[in-house]
Amino acid sequence: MIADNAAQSAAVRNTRQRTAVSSLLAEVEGFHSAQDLHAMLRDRGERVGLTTVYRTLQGLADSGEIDVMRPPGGEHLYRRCSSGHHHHLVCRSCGSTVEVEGPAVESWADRVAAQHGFVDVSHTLEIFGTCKDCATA
Amino acid sequence: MIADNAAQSAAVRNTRQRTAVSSLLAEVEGFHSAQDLHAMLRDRGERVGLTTVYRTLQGLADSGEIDVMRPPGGEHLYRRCSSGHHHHLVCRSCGSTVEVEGPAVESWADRVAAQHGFVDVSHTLEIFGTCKDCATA
DNA sequence: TGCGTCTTTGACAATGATTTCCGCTATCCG
DNA sequence: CGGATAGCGGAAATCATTGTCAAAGACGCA
Repeated sequence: MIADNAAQSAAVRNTRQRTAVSSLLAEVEGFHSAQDLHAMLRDRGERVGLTTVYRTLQGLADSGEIDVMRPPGGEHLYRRCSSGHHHHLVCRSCGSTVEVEGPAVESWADRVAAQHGFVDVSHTLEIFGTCKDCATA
Repeated sequence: MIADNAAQSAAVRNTRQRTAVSSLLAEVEGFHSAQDLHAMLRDRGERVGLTTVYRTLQGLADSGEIDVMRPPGGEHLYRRCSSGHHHHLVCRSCGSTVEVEGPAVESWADRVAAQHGFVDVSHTLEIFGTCKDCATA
């Protein structure tokens, strides 16, 4: 039997697959689904399992390194975003996204939540519309 | 072969099932998943297919009569809300919801979208937190 | 540097909400 | 009232995501 070796610092290991996902996200623009990213990795010649892609993305999302969006349509979309909290303005037609910031909104959300006694507050905000190009086309 | 009878005004039909879903939503409080609502209808003795519940909810959501929320966790939640545009403050722990309004946020979203040339703008905003009761417990 | 252990991987199956299919029924209009 | 069709509904299909578990690689230590 193996005694629980408390000394083992269970840190995150630096693996080839994790690096691959991370660097891929650093290069691509816009949002991509997990399956998209998996396909891209395969095209690049990286052998990475789909399961691993999901796990890695979840980990990155948890640690705040990437953003997750749940558009109406079912798939989760992941994106490496500029640091700092912000939201997205998304075109319904062509899918292009613009990062927008609204400090006033952040503070409003926190204030409203606090008024109702809520703590540990987070929020999601997405703006959908039709961009100029798609509207004129 | 059936000739296309153009005279048939293909309007929405008023069916027992649609009425049942609608009136159920008028009575219950808070958000419920489609499957929840389906179970409630069966408890009431209404014989309504799960498929129909989904279809009806989608229709009601499209016509703006009910709100849809996509919480992290997978299920779509539906709710008959008070009239007017508003958002929700949701407790992560007990699921209780508070309707909140933020005119400033609405106008901010529209303004930002307009600045980027977006038209036909809508947005989703949800605030998550831990409510007072759950925090002290 | 070599070894042992433990994390991580990855192929496959399982899950579970939502959608599709298609024959049947009920509703609506004339 | 009667014919035509919108809507219903049960089951099967779909599909992204998660669980499982044996095998392989990474890291700390001697």
